[in-house]
Amino acid sequence: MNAFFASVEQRSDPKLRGRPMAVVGSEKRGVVLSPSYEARAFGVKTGMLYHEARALCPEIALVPADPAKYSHACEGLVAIWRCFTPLVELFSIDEAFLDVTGCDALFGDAVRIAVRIKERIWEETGLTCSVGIGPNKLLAKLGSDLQKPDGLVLITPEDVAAVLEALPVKEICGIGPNLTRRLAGMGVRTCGELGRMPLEKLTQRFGVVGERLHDMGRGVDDDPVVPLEAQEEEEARSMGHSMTLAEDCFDRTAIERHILHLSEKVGRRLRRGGYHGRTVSLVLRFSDFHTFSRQRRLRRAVNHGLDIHATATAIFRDIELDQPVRLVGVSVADLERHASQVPLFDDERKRAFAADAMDEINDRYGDFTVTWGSIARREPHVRVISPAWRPGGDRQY
DNA sequence: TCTGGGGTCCTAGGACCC
DNA sequence: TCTGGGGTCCTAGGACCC
Repeated sequence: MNAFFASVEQRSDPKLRGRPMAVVGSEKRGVVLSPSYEARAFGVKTGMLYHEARALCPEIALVPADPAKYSHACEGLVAIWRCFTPLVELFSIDEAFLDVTGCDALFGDAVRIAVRIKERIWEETGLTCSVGIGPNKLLAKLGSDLQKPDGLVLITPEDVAAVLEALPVKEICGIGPNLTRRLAGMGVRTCGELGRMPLEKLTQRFGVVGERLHDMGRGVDDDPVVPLEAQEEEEARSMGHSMTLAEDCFDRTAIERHILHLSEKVGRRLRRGGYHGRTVSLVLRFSDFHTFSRQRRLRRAVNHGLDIHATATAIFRDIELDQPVRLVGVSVADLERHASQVPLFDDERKRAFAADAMDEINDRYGDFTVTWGSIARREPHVRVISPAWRPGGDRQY
């Protein structure tokens, strides 16, 4: 989708249409999440600070993100895509792969299908998108990035070599700034050059990533489209939450309260998905933006907020604070999915029942309706949408 | 005037064991 | 005159994606 969050806001508020605007995260310390195309014309980009955006475009309207709205819009899109093929893989909240192999008898060839999908999205949602058609996901994704907004790019097997020959390597999904720099150091700037680089040279320099690079340079990709149902069955590897504090904080007690809050959120999500996890990690980002993480592996897998909190806090108490903290994060990895067992001992059993009861209440009346005293009655937590959230599965918004 | 949040995968190095 | 080799597990950090 093109400028997804911004376009959804423009659609729902006519006053924003045709105007430079951007969807932003938290009020205080955020960045531009999604500038409208009118704002992009001024040079406003994702990740910019508010004052940078205003400097480029003084009349820009900054609109706070409305996560539920984007999640709902995504559901509508998925419904449209699934009218054309059951093989829809959701790549993020605004991006999907559709395998339309064998759908031509019903809907015409891939270009025809793309046109019809674009028309339906436009008619039903008023949103535009860019479609890339290719023999595999790598090339389809590349095609979709080549023409924005409202694009339609077809890359046939015969086109591949010509398209890739002069294409800078950084245009490929999976080659970021670091790989781009390291490849340039080897004299590789285009996909054509990358594709001609001997496999041994790439694996020697990049290890397993070298094999992927070799394929990327030649437009080779065997990764199948994983349909939504299968995606939602896939087990998560880790779950976590983090947040930038409204102000840098030196107060250990206050930071421990944030750790408890985050631990509760993570625990709730683990329980909802039926997960337990054995590794708890704490992430801190300091005033100077230096970020570090410490993790601790436990003897048994946990999913209770208090267990997560106890471990994260134990890690925290081993750390000396020599500067204020700006971000706190808690995550749990080494996940296992199994039914919760009723604990043998009375105190643990009571605690497990209490957690069940709290979950039930909070599912019904909203998160943190019932919670621990030390984090109750605090200012409401800012909800920041991340493109990684989905309308379903373990990353459900 | 400062720089979001959610993930996956990979590597390197150290502890520990036989 | 020197101090093996193979393996697992754990932790920290970085690259990449949206």
